[in-house]
Amino acid sequence: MNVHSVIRGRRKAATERTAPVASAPKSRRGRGRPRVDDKARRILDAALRVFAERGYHGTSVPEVAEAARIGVGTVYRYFETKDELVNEVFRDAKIRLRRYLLDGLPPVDPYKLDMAQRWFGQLWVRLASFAAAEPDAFRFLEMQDHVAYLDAHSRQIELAVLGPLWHAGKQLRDRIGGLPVDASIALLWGAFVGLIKANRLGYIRLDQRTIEQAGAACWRMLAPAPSRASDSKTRTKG
Amino acid sequence: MNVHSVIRGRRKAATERTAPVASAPKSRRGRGRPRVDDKARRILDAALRVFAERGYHGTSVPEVAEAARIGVGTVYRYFETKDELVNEVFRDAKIRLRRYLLDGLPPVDPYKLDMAQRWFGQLWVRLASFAAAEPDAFRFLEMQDHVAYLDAHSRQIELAVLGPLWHAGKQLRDRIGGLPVDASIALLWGAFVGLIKANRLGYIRLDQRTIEQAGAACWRMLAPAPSRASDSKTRTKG
Amino acid sequence: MNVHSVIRGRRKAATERTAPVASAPKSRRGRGRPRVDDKARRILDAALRVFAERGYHGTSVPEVAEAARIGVGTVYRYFETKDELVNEVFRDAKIRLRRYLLDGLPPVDPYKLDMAQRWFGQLWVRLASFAAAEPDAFRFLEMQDHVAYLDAHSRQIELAVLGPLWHAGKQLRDRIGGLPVDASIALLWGAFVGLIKANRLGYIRLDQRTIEQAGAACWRMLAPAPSRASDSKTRTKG
Amino acid sequence: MNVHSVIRGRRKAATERTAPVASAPKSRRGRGRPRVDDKARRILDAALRVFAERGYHGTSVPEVAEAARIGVGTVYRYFETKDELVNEVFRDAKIRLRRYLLDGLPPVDPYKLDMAQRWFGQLWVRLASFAAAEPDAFRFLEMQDHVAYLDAHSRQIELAVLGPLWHAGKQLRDRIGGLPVDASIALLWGAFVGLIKANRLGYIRLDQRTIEQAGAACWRMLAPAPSRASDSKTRTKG
DNA sequence: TATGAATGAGTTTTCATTCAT
DNA sequence: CATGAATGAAAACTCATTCAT
Repeated sequence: MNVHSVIRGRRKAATERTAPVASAPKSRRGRGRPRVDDKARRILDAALRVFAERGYHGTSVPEVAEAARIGVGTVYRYFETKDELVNEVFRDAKIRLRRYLLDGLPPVDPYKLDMAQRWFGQLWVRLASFAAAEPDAFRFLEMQDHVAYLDAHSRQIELAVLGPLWHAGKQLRDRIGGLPVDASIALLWGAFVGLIKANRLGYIRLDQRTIEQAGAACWRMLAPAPSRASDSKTRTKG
Repeated sequence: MNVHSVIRGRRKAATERTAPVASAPKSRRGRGRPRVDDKARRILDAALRVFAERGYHGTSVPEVAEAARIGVGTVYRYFETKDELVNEVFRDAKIRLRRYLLDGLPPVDPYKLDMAQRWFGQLWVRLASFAAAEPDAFRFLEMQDHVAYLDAHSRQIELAVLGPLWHAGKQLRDRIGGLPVDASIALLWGAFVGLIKANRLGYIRLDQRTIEQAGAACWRMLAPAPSRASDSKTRTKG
Repeated sequence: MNVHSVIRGRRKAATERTAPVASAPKSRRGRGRPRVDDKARRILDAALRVFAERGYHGTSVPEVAEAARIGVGTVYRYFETKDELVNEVFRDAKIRLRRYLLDGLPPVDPYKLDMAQRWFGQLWVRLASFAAAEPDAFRFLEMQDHVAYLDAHSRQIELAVLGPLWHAGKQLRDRIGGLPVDASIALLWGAFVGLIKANRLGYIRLDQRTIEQAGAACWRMLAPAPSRASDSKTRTKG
Repeated sequence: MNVHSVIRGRRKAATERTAPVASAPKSRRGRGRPRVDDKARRILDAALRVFAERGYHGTSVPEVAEAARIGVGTVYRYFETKDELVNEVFRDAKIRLRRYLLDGLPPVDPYKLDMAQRWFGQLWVRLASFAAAEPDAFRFLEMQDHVAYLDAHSRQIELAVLGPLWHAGKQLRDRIGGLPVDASIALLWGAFVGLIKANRLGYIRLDQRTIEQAGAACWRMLAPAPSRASDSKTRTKG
């Protein structure tokens, strides 16, 4: 269980975020030659940072440009409008979230309850990793709940994350009962967001241990039976 | 236990919003005669609605005025700046939240665990009531986490809500262990917010039963011991 | 030679300025009963004060109303528009200036040069009296040199002041030569204005003596011959 | 002695206004190549024109922009606020006035009275030149006597003009007596302003000769003794 | 008659977007 | 390509004027 490092309330320089982007597969290794999408990347990262800080409407395009250390006009060479920009930022971040959460995540085996718990633990750690590694992305995604300017494509991406989780949750739920899957996901995601927010606002100070405890608590939330129960036998129906 | 009605994604006329407003011009109070047409009230309500919908920066003052069915200039007769307006809206909403949550809430008696659970249940219902009765207020408060434009006074109000909860949580925690209080509150509040959001976004459909189930789940989150623990006696299933 | 008192840089409470107004001849002495035109008077005085201070465009009607200690609406009961108000203020002030300058001023007798000088001295004192007694009126008139919002009537009043002076000046000039009358008046009025302004701005401190000296200087300006010369013989041309 | 031409009531294209402007963006200076089209310059000139015409509060920023033949937004690229603009216009004009008056003006030699008179004559001509070449600047400066919106810097510039004149005046006064220096300057400046105003308002028609006559008259105002004194040696009486 | 709350046209200022360099 | 100066549409805010009380 490794959350990289303690999650910090303050953002960290968005360095080296060049790799995990979907739209930049072109692996250039030309010497010094700037890879084609370098600028777009810079803009996306900068925009994420400032949008996360001040919100979409609270941020001007010049501010984005400045954060990206490029000219204003350049922004418009890569993104038609501010609107398109925010949508790309959204999808970009969402896809990274997806990768953090789902890439290589083993399927749930609902028949082994302790495995299910372990599976959940893994999910939790991945979530924490994401929030720790990309605080701005997390914060940004958190605020953009289907706001008016998100287009169809962006909303669709949402499902690409939710879908697999929902499916896994479904299997678990069939096995251990509890809340409807959607509600569970809502509670879970909400709880995690609450944790991160509280950390950001200084209400709490997240360390490794607290994160684990919180994960355990959330597991209890999901499973109607005591998670630490001697075995998974005595559960009635749920 | 009454959640008024199923929580709807859409707003409903804000009921019983009689709270006195700081800058309300005249407030001559004929006995029993409800204040004829408090403009400041109208503006606060309208502003809450549109701010909740589109956010502070995403809303123009004319939009607020239109929502309140008054002229733009009138807004400025009651609130010096847009900034002051949003702060008053915030405080106004926060105070109403406080009323919903805390007014008449009995103190926790941590020595009777089942009472503690009942106490928590009550809190949960109150929260649900608020979210149901004032969806806009809930949504608005949710988005304003210490954003730049909240002034000192507004932030201070925040504590007036958190304080008592924190205190009660502290007692509980001393009794039943579990997470640090702040983390618990964060998880809890987050979970609830997640639920409401999911409902608003159409991911789930909140009914009375789901709300109760979710409350039970959250209680499990708080209590490290099996909620159905041998001792707390009479608890059946929850 | 009495200039009432040393001219002060700061305005003085516009008290008791009820008497010398053309349009308020109705001598009421009803006990306590407010005289009919009281309000209009109050407004004119207040408007003069604030206009003199901040200029026409720099002053709002509410500010005028507040200065007059009446409601905004009331202003409009007495003056159709802000524009009309400023014109009435102008005429009112100009008429008072005229009274100060011309009422009872003896005709010039150009054949006695020392009398002419005395005549001029009197004019100078009257001017100083006006500036001392009504600093706001003086300042206000000074700034309104045929600005766009002055209507025909107001400009016409101007001539009612200038005319007689011009006529007297003409006689003088015919006798003692010197500059064209218009230019003389321009220089003279300008010099006096400069004096008062410098006093208001704190560049100089006007006392009785300085005023007199300045008057003497101005007389020298008008008369090509040494003013104190034994007689008016030796002057060649100038 | 050249006053360029008869002073006209209407403005004329501001010539030789090359003064560098503080906030001018780029000022790349090709040798000899006159700066192509300094926007800040254009704005300052246009603003001077309209401010001189209608005053600061009577002029809207769009009017300035239109006079400068540029977009409104552009004004704000060069001047943070309307307030800053008017201050820069003021300083700019004042500095030009200073140049006209003082650049290359020989020091007074108070021991040769006729030279002093010649010195004064030169000053007078320079003043007239300025008023003729830059009627708007003259008019504008005339109206801005320490109005509220002038900042510290602007007021300080004022002294840069007054100082040298005061000093020269002091020397003269020590020699030939007369009014206190400040009062003399006030009268003199006022007289000149009066002349120009009268011309602008059409009361008089300024030609070369009248200007000279007026200058002579003003010299008489300064010098208590007859200006045509037999020579500058024997002047006693003073 | 006196008032001041209400208002929308108009003012100052910002900002997404374009385009000449 | 990259840039940032230029711009006008739109936002925040003001104020002359009206009108119900």
